[in-house]
Amino acid sequence: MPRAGLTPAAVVREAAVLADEVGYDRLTLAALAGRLGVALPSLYKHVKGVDDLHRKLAVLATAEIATELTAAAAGRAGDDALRAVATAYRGYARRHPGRYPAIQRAPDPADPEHVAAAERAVGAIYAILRGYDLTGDAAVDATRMFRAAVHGFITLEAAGGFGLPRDVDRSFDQMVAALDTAFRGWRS
Amino acid sequence: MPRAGLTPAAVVREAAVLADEVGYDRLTLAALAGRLGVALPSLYKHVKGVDDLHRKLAVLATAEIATELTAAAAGRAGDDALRAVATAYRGYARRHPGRYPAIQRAPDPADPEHVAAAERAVGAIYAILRGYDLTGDAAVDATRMFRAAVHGFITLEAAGGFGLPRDVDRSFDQMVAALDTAFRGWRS
DNA sequence: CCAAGAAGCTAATACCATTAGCTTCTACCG
DNA sequence: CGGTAGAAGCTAATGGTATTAGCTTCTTGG
Repeated sequence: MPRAGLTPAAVVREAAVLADEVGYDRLTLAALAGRLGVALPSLYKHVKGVDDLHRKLAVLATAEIATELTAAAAGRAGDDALRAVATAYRGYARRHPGRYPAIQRAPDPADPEHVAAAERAVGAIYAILRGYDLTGDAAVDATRMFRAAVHGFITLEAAGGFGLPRDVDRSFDQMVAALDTAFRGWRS
Repeated sequence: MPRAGLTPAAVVREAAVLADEVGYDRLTLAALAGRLGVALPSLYKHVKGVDDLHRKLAVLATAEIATELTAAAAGRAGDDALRAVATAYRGYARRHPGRYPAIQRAPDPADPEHVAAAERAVGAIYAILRGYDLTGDAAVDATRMFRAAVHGFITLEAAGGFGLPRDVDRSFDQMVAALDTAFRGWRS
C-alpha cells in the first residue's frame, strides 16, 4: 500500500481548493480526507484539527491576497492605485469565495508568518493613503474605512444582500469613487 | 408531566438570547433544547430544523434593527441623521453579537415578513440620502456604500481585525464623517 | 365528555471531529 | 548492506450534533 505522501502544506493547499468549490463553512475534514484519498484520522498527522486547518488556511489566503494587493498597487498612485487595489481585493474574493472568509481570522500574535502576511496586506492599503497626504492616526482611520467598505461590500454581495436590480459592478465603482472623494476631503 | 408551553415565537426568542450569549455559530439545537427544558427532538414541533431556526432568527433580528434604525433617524436630517443611524447600527451589533450575523441571510422573496423587515431597514438608510439630494441610482449606490462601510466595520471589529492601538470608536466617528463628505460630494 | 390534534417523549440513524493504539513504510546511520 | 527509529498511514472507539419515526399524553373544541 503506497503512501499518499502528504505534507501540511499539501493538505492546506487542497483545503483551499475544496473550500473554493464547496464553501468555507462546508470545508470538512471528512471531505478533505476523501479528496486526498486518505482516511480521516490520517489528516491529524499534518494538522492538529479543524481549528488548526482554519488557521493555516487563513495564513495561506492572507499571504495570497497580500501579494495581489501589493502587485495591484505597484506603479500606481492616487485614485488610480485606489481603484486598482479595491478591484484586486474584490477580484480575489470572487475568484476564491472559500478562501476569502478564512482571512477574517485575526492573526495569532505568536505566529510571525501570519502577522507578516496581514501586515503586508494592510500595508498595501496604507501605502495608497500617502498619495492623499494622510499619515499617522488619519492614515490608520482611512485604512480602516477602506477595509470596512470593501470587505463589507464583498460580504453583502456574496450573501445576496443587494436585492435591487441596480448593477452591482457600477455600485462598486461608485463606492470607490466616493472613497476617493472622502480621502481627498479628509478632516481630522 | 406538565408541558413546556412552547411556541415557535418563544423558541426563536430564546434562540436569540442564547445566540447573544454564546455566539451565532454556537447556537445549537441541543443547547437551545436544554435551555428550554425540553428534549432536542421536541423543538421540531416548532421549527423545521436548524436552517429554519436561522431563517426565523434572521426575521426577528432584521425587524429589531429596522425598528432601531428608524427610531434613530426620526426627527433628524443630514449628517445628524447619518451619525445617529450609523451609531444605532453599530450599537445593535454590539448589544446583540449573536443576533447580528443572522441578519446577513438574504430574505426569501416568498417570505413577506422577512422582505418587509429588510425593506424597512434599508429604507431607513435610503431616507437619509434624500438630505444629500441623492435619488434614483445614486441613492441606491450610496445606500450600498453606507451598508458596506458600517457592516464591514462591525464585522472587522468583532473579528478583532483592527490590531493597532488607535481607538476604534474614534475611527468609526471618522468613517461616518468621511461618509458625510462622500455623500456631499457625490458624483454620478 | 370524548375525540382529534398538538406537544412532548424515546429510540434509531447518520455525520463529523477527536483520541488511542496499532502497523508499515522509509530513510538514515553504523 | 542491514537494522532501527520515526513518520505516515490505518482501524476502532467515543462523544457531539441533526434528523426522522413512531409512540404517549395533554388539551381543547364540539
